[in-house]
Amino acid sequence: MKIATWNVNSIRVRLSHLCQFLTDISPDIVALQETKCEDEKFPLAEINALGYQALYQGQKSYNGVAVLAKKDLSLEPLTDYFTQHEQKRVLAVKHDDTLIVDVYIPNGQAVGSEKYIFKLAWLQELLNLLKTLKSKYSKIVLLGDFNIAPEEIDHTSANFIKDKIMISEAERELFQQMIALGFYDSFRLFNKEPKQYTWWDYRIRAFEKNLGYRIDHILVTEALIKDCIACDVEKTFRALDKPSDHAPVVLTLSL
DNA sequence: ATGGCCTTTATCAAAGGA
Repeated sequence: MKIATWNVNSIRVRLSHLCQFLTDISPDIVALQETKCEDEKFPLAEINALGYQALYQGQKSYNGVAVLAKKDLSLEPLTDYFTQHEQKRVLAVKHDDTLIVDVYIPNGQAVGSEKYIFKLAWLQELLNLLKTLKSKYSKIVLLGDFNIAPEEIDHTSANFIKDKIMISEAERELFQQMIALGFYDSFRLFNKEPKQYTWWDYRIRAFEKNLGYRIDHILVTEALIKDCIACDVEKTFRALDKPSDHAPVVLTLSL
């Protein structure tokens, strides 16, 4: 069984790449972020045609999350904060006895900015949600665009962003609080090497030079660790013509 | 050392992303 996450940076612009991903990789479950698409404009027919069902929470222009799967999915309720928030950034769905939590954590713009304060507050709300879900489910996959590079080996040394969002102490501390709830970074179960990135800026020819950040993650609870076989960044999808700036991450399980 | 691209829309300029 394969579970994937991918920030597609507009599902309608990236639809051909997404279809190629579903065909070539054949994942069982895919969590998408930045669909940038209202629900009534979601390209459901094309996705259904490839044998996938979909649940999605979108809005115009910004944000938007979706989960695709070959098998049945059902919605898991969120806390009021996320249910009522105008920014559609989280979606929790049940898949058999496993809970899939798809997150698009805010970017934060610059350390100390209003958006950065929002990012930290949003993360605190996510922790509250995860505590609730953790008490209800033993098998949880928490995946998506976290906009946090957890360790020093997870970002390029040629840092061109002055304010250092994604690597600030407060963001990393909140990431570690998620880990402390009982989540494991599945990629690091298999690969301890530096320069293993999932996002490369469109500018500066960052992909060609491998100047990136590892900010897209698939975290699993302890009950799933024994089933994990591999976790890989599918860089070929970042190398396509007109790519998303993120590459998909794929976790393979012996299920 | 700087800035550089891509997507969206109340478009043809500006905002947001990371």
